[in-house]
Amino acid sequence: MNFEAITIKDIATALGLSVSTVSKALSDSYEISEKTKKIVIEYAEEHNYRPNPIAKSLKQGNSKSIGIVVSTIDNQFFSQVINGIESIAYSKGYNVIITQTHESFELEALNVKHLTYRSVDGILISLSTETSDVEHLKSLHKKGLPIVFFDRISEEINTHKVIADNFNGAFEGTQHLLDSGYKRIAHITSSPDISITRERLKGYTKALEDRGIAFNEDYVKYCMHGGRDLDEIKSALNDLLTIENRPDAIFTASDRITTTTLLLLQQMKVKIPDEIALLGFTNTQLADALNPSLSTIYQPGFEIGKNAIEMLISIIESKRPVTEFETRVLPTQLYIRNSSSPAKRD
Amino acid sequence: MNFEAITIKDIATALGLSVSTVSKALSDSYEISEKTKKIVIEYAEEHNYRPNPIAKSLKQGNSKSIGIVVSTIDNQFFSQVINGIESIAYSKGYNVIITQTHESFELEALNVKHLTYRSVDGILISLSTETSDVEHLKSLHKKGLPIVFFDRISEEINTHKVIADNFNGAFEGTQHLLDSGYKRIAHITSSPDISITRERLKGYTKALEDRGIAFNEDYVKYCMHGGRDLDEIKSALNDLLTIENRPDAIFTASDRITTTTLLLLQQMKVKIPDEIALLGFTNTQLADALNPSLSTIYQPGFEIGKNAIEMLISIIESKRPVTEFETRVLPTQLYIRNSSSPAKRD
DNA sequence: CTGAAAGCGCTAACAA
DNA sequence: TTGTTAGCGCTTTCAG
Repeated sequence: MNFEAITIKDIATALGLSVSTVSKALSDSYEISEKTKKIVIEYAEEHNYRPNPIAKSLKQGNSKSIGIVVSTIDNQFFSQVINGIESIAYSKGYNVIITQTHESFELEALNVKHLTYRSVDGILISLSTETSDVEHLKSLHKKGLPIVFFDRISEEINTHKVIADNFNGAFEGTQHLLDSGYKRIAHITSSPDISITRERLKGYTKALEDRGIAFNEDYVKYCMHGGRDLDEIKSALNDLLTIENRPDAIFTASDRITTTTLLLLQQMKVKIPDEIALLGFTNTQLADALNPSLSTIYQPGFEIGKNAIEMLISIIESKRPVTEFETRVLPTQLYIRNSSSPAKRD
Repeated sequence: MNFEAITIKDIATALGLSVSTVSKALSDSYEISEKTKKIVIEYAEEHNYRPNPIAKSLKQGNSKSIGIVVSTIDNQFFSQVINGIESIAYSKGYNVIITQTHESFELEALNVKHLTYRSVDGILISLSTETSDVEHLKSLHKKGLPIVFFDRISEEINTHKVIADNFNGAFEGTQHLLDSGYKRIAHITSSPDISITRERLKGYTKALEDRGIAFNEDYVKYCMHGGRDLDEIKSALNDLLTIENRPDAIFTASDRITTTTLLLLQQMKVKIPDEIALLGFTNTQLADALNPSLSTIYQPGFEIGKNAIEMLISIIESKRPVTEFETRVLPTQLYIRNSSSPAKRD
């Protein structure tokens, strides 16, 4: 966008100064007299001078931009995370390039590659459901690219990480179902390859264990595409509904799986919560308006985003190599609504 | 991200060639022998050479990035639009910077300014609810910055535009309500300053007119903040519900207003559609799962995004100044569900 | 306090 | 067919 842009050179010639003087004056250098500074700055403002960030980047070797990799922005949780990221990034002079993996490993690798082509100063990433191998990130990380993981993290790379308290969220959710009298609690979740699946499964298992309920493998269904595929949720549900000792409650582990399960159960005319209760992770704002209103485990998306970008910027702007890393765990919130409370129905 | 990056210069010295030879070889110039090309390209691949896009941008005066301005990405319609934009942009080598106005004029102006600082090659914008003055865009447009409007457009700037068929969507929606036997149809909409409000209002009015129903000003409520403010929708609803000749149906004009209206009516224990029917513009995927399932007017968000970016790129890459502009109007889709069909309830 | 000049990585006009 | 060189806009030594 260099349409009619005025440059330092223009100012210099107009004022009969050298480019370096103008450059220094503009950056308020001690080497320049107040008088000259004033002249330069006034002229610059009058002529609407804007420094060219590309030239600056080239010189300084950074781009003041960071890359975000998520599965889809078309998801309340991630758009909240992105809002959190942007709220900090812009105020610190960074801009943000958002890319989507659509849960594909291939797309994830491609996006990361593109981001490095784009010379981003760092990457914020939540892994795709398909990703089990993180070699594409490891090599970049080794070369010095700052990376911060959030949501779906990798243990194989030692860097800052931010997650919701998935274990506890799942634990409390399952506990609530047990407290409400449900005994045969099924679990529909994503690929076991990603961190959140494992953490949430642990919380679920622990809650059962605490009540002396045996873990039943048939009650756990994995959707390898994170619920993008309607069919995988459908078949999981079919399995669960036709199984011997059919479950009386379902605990779902991700935004899309939760809402899709509700939709499918409705289509199947299965009464919630009478025939089967439902509770799941989701950040939808419509939980109250659903039929029935949906019991949810809410993740602090905005806060996760804020934390992640702060940590990333701290790495980027650190003078010396960062070697001490931290994993921040933010609490989830349990909202009990009608889909899991037989007593509360109206 | 210039960590250990290899440059053209490195290749040149390693191979005993000049930088220009390498540069030309890499871009497959006719001036370079096949033999040299092969050597250069092989070396480049072996050493994982990546051109520095910043240097290229500086030289070529473009940034291969475009800016998007929307109210919030945390909105199904806009995230679908963005998906459409990205689907084309990336394949054409552009990357995308997303900014949000949160319906504030000030933020919109600021974002646009930031985008120009960032040297974007063009801007895709849907105006904020607060925006009636488009001087901030006009001046940039005059200077030659390619701009394409979508969704909420401005008549004051002559450029490409993409919108849903708001008039017809509203017309069909209102007609459907009339066909279903509703006679006193209220309309809750955004600020009258934005294009979509006017277009949808016209469709609503026309449908009434066609049936010989007088337009009742008291039935139309404007939410100046596009429904971001819960209170403005609340007070609109209170007015409508306490009015003489209380409406028997509400037609809502935007995503947020539609879903919030449903939530509020539920809270107020107003039976939908028995006491009041509801139909509105929204792209939520959960319409079927709501209580009651929600009749909606759906905009082709993905297609709107695709069209907008294609038009923008055509301006950016046009050799000569573009003077002929086009406004594309894409059809909406009406989904009739229970919130507007007394007969269909179950 | 101010200016000349080099250079960030790349492209392209021109020379050889 | 290959090389030399200038320059994109800016920062930053180093001289003056």
